[in-house]
Amino acid sequence: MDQPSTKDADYVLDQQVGFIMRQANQRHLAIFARHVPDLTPMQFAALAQLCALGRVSQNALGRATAMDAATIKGVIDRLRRKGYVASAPDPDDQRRVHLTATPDGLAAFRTLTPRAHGTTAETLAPLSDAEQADFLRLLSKLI
Amino acid sequence: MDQPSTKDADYVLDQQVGFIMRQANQRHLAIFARHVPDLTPMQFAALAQLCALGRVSQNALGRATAMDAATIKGVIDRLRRKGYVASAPDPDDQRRVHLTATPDGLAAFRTLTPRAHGTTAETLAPLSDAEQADFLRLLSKLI
DNA sequence: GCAATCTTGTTAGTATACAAACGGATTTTG
DNA sequence: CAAAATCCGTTTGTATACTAACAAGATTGC
Repeated sequence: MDQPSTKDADYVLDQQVGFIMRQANQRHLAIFARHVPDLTPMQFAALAQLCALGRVSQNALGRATAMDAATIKGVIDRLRRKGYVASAPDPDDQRRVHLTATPDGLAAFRTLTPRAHGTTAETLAPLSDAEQADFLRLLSKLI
Repeated sequence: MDQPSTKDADYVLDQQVGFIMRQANQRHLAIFARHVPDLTPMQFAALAQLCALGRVSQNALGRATAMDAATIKGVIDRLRRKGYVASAPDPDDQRRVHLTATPDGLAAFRTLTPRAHGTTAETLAPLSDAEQADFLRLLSKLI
C-alpha cells in the first residue's frame, strides 16, 4: 500500500537492484581497466590468490576466486600465455595440475597491487569513509 | 596508519569491492534465473524497456538498458528468435531499425513482471527494510 | 577389495560485455 | 552546398560466466 513502486503492473528498471548493481560493476570494471591495463580483474584476482596460497590445483584456485571450473580454465590459460603462471602435474594425484606463479607473475603482482588498491579506492570515492564502511557491510550481507 | 588492510604489500581479495560486488551479482543472477527461467535478466530488461518506451531504435534501447551497440544486438536477436520482439525499417532515418514488442512479448512481460519483482525482493532479503533503503541509496551513488 | 560415488580437468554450447573497425546515412559546419 | 563530424547497425575478436556432459583418477562404503 505504502510502496507504489512495487506494484506488479509496472517495472521501473532503474529501481531494480540487479540493474543498479550491474552498472556499478560496469563502472568498476572500467576503472580497473584504466588502472591495470595489463590484466583483467579476474586475471589479477587469480594471480593474487595464487601468490597468496602458493601451490594450488586449478579447481581449488577457482573456488578461491569464485570462478567455476570452466571459467578458471580460461583465465589460467591466458595467465600462462602471458608467462605469469606455470603448471606441473601433481605426483600425489594424477588428476591434478599444480599451479605456481612464475617470477614474472610474482613481480607483476607486486607492481600491480598498489594500482589494484587504487581501483578499489576510486570505485568507492563517491562515498564518504563512513558510507564506504556501511556499503561494504551491507554488500557483504548479500552474498 | 589506522588502516592496515590497505597496505600496498598485501591484497586481501575478499575485502575488495569489485570482488564482493561480483559475487553479489552472481547470486542475483542465479536468483533471477530461478524465478524467470524463460528470459535472462538482460533480455527481460530489454523487453521491459521496450514495452515502456513503445517504439525505439536498437541503439536507443541499448542506451536505455546500459548495453553497448554490440551487446544489445545479440539480446535483440535472441528476443526476436523467441518471437517477443519485431523489427521494421524506420521510414524517417534509413539507418535505424524500429523495434516493437509483439503481443507475445507484451504478454510475457506482464506475466514475468511479478516474478522479476520477486527476484529483487529475494536478492535484498538478507537486509532489513531500512538496510535495503540504505544499500540502494549508497549503491546508486556509485554509478 | 571392489563397486558406487566423487573429484578434476576438459570440451561444447549459450549469453553477456566491450573494443575496434566498417559502410552507409544523417547532421553539422564552414 | 560540400566537407567534416556524428550516428546507426553490424561484424570480429577477446574475456568472462554458467550448464551439461565426459573420461580418468581417487575415495568411500560395505
